[in-house]
Amino acid sequence: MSRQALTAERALAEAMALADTEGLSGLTMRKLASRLGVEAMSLYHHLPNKDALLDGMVDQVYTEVELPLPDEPWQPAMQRRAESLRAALLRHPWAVELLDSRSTPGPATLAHHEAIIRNLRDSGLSWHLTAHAFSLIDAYVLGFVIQEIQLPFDTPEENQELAEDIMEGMSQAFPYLTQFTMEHVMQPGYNYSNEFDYGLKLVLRGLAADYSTTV
Amino acid sequence: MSRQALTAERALAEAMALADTEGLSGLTMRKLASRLGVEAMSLYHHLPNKDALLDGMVDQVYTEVELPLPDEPWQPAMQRRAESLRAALLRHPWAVELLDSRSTPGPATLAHHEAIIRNLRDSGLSWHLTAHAFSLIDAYVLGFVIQEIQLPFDTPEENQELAEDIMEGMSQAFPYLTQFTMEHVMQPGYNYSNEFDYGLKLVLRGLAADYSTTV
DNA sequence: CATGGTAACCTTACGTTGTAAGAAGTAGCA
DNA sequence: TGCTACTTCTTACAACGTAAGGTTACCATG
Repeated sequence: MSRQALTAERALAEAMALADTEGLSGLTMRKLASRLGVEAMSLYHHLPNKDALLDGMVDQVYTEVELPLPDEPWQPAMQRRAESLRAALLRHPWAVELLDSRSTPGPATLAHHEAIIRNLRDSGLSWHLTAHAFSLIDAYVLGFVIQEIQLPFDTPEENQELAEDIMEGMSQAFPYLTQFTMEHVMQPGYNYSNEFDYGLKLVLRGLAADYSTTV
Repeated sequence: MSRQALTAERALAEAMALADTEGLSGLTMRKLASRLGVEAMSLYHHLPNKDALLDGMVDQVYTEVELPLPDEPWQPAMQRRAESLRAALLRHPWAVELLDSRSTPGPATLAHHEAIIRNLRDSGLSWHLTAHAFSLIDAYVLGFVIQEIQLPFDTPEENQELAEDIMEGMSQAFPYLTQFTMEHVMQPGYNYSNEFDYGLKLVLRGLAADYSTTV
């Protein structure tokens, strides 16, 4: 117990911090250990292997998602959940990468799913519509964040010229794509984030329409 | 030129075949080389590095996506595209994993985007609605496939008991989730794939509604 | 206080990965 | 035949996850 007891929790928290700053590929057992003032192999007394660490990280992300309040109507509840899930995934970009390789859900993940299904069911949605809503909203949020993350926001001056050179050649081969970029995406005031609201609202509106036919 | 000339194209094709059967983690330069009857380092005369190979693989996937036909109305065009994109991603499950780490689009990817935007614009959609449609449909398909892939279809008898044991404990902690699984997901005739149609139709219907207000 | 057990931690080592550097082979043309 | 330009192989290295076993620090018991 030199400076502070090494525990699975401390390892998990430090792993997330490391991945936040260095990316998933920067998260190695040696680096993580050194951050904790310890050797790599010491971690293995608190974790069975690295996969368990990654599973724990994914699960931890779900603790950051806002759950429905008691008796909250399903539409605002789903909207808050979608927005906070998106925010959590953007805070931890590595999470998206992990989400599609990892398949054993942890307790926080299960608790999250439980809360969502409960809200939908208690709001009077059928099992069918509950499944639709869950699948649809989740898919949309996840997919949107993936696109959002891989967007090249950062055009840090040096790449500016390069981008323009590429554009030069592109404008003949891909006129629509070029015009789309020029006339829409690069217009001042355009922010890809706004696309999220549009899609989410559309999805919720569609679900609400199906809901109202059953009430 | 022993048996057959080693080219970037042959390497790419073999890499995809290897990833299809062994998964992304099974794709190593040594294994790929040995399949081509060659040593690992020989690959580097045709590829700058492994990342270029992965980029090429992603781009190749877009080749398999059906593009809009000339003068095809946008709604069926988008539906076909979404369905064939999903099919392509399911054929190559590693593609999803690559999609969210890789960010430099290849020629096939660009051509695909060009064709989509062109169809939407020629159908009379505004730049705004084109952006909405592109973002929304793409996000949905991508997100859905991620969920679909990480589903545990394979409950191969041995895990059956384990699953039931887990269920035992879960039914108290997560009653809604348990009931959801039992009463809906595990019912005969339920197929998660059907969720895809529901969501896609809903999305297209919502977009069409916005479209019709502008015509 | 001594003793022994146990949990936490470290050291060393192995196999696998991507790939740098340079040697060796091979084909085409003079 | 010999020169040139590729293409391929050999060897090597650093970084990775982690197996095996050794060392230390603490605590309860005698």
